[in-house]
Amino acid sequence: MIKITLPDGSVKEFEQGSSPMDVARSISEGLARNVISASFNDTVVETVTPLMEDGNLVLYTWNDAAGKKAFWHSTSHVVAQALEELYPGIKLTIGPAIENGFYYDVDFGEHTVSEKDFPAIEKKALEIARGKHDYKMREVSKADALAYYNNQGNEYKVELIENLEDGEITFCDHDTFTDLCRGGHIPNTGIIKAIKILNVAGAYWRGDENNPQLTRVYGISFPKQKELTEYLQLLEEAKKRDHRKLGKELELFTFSQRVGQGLPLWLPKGAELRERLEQFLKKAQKKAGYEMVVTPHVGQKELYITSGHYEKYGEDSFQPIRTPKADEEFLLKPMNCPHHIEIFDSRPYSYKDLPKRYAEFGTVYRYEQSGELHGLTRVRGFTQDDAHIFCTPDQLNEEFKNVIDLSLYVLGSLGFENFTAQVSVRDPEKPEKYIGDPDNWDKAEQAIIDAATEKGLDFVVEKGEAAFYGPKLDFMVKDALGRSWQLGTIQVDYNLPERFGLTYKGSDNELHQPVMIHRAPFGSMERFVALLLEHTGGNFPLWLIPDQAIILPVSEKHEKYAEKVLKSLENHEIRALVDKRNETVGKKIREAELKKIPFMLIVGEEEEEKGTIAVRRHGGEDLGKISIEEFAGLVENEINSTLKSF
RNA sequence: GCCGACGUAGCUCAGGGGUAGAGCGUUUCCUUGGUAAGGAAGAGGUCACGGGUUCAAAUCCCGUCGUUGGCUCCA
Repeated sequence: MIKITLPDGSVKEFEQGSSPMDVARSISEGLARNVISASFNDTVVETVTPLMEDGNLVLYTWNDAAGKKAFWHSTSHVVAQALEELYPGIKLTIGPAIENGFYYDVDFGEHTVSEKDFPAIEKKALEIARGKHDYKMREVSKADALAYYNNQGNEYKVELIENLEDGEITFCDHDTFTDLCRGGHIPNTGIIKAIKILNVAGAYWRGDENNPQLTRVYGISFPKQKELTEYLQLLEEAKKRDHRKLGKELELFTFSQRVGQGLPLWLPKGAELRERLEQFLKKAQKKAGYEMVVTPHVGQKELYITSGHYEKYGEDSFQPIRTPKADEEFLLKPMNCPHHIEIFDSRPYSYKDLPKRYAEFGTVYRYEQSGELHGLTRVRGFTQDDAHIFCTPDQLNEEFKNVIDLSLYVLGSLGFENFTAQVSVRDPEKPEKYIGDPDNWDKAEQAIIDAATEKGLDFVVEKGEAAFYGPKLDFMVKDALGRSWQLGTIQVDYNLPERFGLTYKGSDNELHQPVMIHRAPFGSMERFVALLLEHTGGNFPLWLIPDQAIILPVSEKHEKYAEKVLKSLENHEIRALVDKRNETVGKKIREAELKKIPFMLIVGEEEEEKGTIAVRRHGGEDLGKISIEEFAGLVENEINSTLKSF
């Protein structure tokens, strides 16, 4: 007998060789029906794996993330089989489950697969699934495994197997299909009731652009057809929140082929919104002891050679600007830090003068790869809400924590609650990617982790994600399509002060090197507005939205009164406009709704007589007929309740 | 940069070897209206650009540019 401990702490005895499914059955038939995966002593096992020793068992159903993972991974086998049957001679590589679904990377050889082929693949895969084939794991010797795939001419699987130890290699069979696999399957293919191929994309073998490019087939599957339908509806809904679509509809920004790829043009309403965001941050920064500075858009090439940016990015970026003078070259600035460093270096400092905090909404230019450009989230010219703090090593912890506070204030005021924090440290195995002394790196990384921990931030540490000159703490937010984007960033830097020879005089009357913090709570204005658009679906907070109210005269007769209302709203600092078009009230309301204007103020005969306005809130709520003063009070209250003070 | 898809009126999109369609918007006129589309008429397109095939190309082929989903990259 073996002792099995379940997640609730209960311990039950089973015969040696019992499977997770047996355990499930002993608890209840219902559970047994729903169990699709399990882990034993923190290792994923099959539901039929015989358990040979005492241990902790967790059973997973579709409702668990681990259950979904097994489900999707299992589906990838079925889809792979379908692909093999439809396109003989293809070479399969890897097919893992991902956050939403799975993919399979395939070398299709001569075949090309596009959207038109999806229905056939789905049909085939579903046919296979309906066969209710069991997933069966078996151990294979390294020699046999290599022989199997050498025989198929599949160099990818051979490469994978070569990196595995003999004795730990397993194959998984179902129906006529066999795949190299370490396990974690649902009991049989029949549980998969709905399969959707979502898209195909190129992907380099092992993620290295020097390797051959494979075709990645993305898909998702569900135990019920209804769940697939719901998922597809969700995707449709997400598309409606896409900032590129909303940006066009709300007339916030545009792009022009003549101006150039990735160079956003801010339209009046977008510029107004952005300006308001900048004012919001400037106010908080002033309280936090920052000083504004202004620097030009270009700098001599030597400046970036000194900073190390030129060596790192020079050839892959906008090329130097030449002047009539021989050998004189300027770069469009890709970063504001060297300019701010020169501001710092323009006079000597005592330790008593520090920290110095220089802030600037600095526009920078980076030649991003064309395939990377995406709406406002990835562009070639953008404005950072940048600042650089120069402080003594003693002040670093406190300063860093203050920046975390500021960043959280910014995210909180704008309703971002579902962000994640990531500490990006260097990859010790790739020292060539970084500049500077390893001791300083250790200090900087520790400083960030300490500050984040002391602030109670929930963060993950990512190796190899640091900037080349220092580690950082990033705040990440997901877009409408589920992709993660970096918004705010805080970076500790010992390197640039060294490269530029920055000093201050300490209490010991000796010269010391200051530490720098680079930080941008929004990150870039472009990206921040993009994610704010997707986050709010265009329903910006009242304090931020360009048009807070629209006055809708019932007919031309009430235009004069509408103008009067507008004037008095302006006196209350409420941003409003009048819809004087020759249209019915119904139509004006419809369009104001589509433009997501928070308040619609209908004025007709009755309002004109009594000096009131009929207030309709975006979404349809009727706030009744009230005076302009009452309305102004209402607006003010709402703004004060969302806009916290710092 | 790489792989796939796409590019038709201001916008959203249909069509597809015989030189263009819808809805919305816009313009003019009628209508003067009460909480998500009042009515009528008109204007508007080198079908991204450049080549090729063809009697004939918006349609097929190639290239370029742009957009897009991924991959790689992201100071």
